[in-house]
Amino acid sequence: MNDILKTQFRKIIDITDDEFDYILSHFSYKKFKKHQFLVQDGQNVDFDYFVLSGCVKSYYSDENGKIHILLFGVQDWWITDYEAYYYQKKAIVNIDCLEDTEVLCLSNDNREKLCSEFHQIESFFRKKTNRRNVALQNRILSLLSSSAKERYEKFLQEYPMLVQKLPKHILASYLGVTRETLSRLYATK
Amino acid sequence: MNDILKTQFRKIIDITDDEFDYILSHFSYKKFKKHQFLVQDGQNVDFDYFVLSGCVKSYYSDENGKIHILLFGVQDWWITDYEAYYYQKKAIVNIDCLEDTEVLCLSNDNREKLCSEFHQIESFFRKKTNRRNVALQNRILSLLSSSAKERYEKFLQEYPMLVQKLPKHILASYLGVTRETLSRLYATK
DNA sequence: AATAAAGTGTGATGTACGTCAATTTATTTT
DNA sequence: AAAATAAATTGACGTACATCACACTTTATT
Repeated sequence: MNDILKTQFRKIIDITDDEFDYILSHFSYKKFKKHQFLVQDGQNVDFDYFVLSGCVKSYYSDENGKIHILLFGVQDWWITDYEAYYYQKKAIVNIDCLEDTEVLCLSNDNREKLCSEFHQIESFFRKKTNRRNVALQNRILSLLSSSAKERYEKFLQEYPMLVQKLPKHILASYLGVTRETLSRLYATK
Repeated sequence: MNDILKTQFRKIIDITDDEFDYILSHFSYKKFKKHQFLVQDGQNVDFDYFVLSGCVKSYYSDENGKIHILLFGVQDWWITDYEAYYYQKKAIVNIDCLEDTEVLCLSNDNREKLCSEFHQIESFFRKKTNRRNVALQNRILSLLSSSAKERYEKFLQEYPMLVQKLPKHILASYLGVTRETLSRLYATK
């Protein structure tokens, strides 16, 4: 199971098995049940989570109680409230499980410790964050320039497996439309 | 003028003047006139740009020729088409000058060279990218959960100096509305 | 200074998408 | 298997914002 993480590291940097084991010793393993929270609005955020199995969603609850999905986390993805995690603030998002989920948890202190001990690890996180950046930018682009329908079709193309497993109203919220609108989108198609 | 960059580095990491001079030797200085392009759609992206003075905009032109502003770059900001820059792709955005602009240019090769030579520099870029990440995420949140008016008011609050100098139709495009709508927003207020 | 070009504001009208409400269909829970 | 809960669909209607058209003003260009 931990091979998932090792494999991800090795896509970006070279590390020996021993080095990986040392790195891994800085993570803790946790198992969550569907509906449990990894991160809760208003609380401290102790960890960045690397998803081993299952599926979580990160969402923001606005003043009207409306929910806006920021991200999903599935196998091989990292997820947390980064602003709260990096800068020791209170979380503004919630992250909870759409199904039973296993994760590896990395505290910010351990992250910094690893980064300062291993130049390679720092390089790994830098490059990972670079990628996330590009993905976020593209999401902004698509929110600015595409209609709900276009965004839906793009998502369908990019993450067909996710569309399968996600409740539609959750997907709708990620796309930035209501569930009613999403329902009408694929009715029309 | 180069102190702007030095100061930015020293907000995040410790470096000596000599180290900084060595780092700086990996940048090239360029001056652009209003309306000149730093990055053009379809072309290679050779540099990440650190803005010393002036103002640039990064935008995407959609199939209908409509323009969507991704980011502005003013003093102390880094800007480029990161997907193209990091991964040697063709640019999908344009970056041009809203006024005469001076920049320091860093090639991806030099960036990687510096990162591998100085652990500290790698740390600098990692932490910078972390911040950008948080900013991008918040923009997504605001596009998902706020009305045009709320976004306008937030921008006004956050970047009052930018609102001054930006043409309104450009600001409108950043906010994700038409210039007509923006015009009506502050008429109503 | 004259002419062109770019930027801004305002009205009339259109449309994508939201809201509310009722019904149907799945999925959990006991 | 029954009861409870959550998810998805459909219709009627509302609204935030877009589009188009035109007038006006400010900023470039010769």
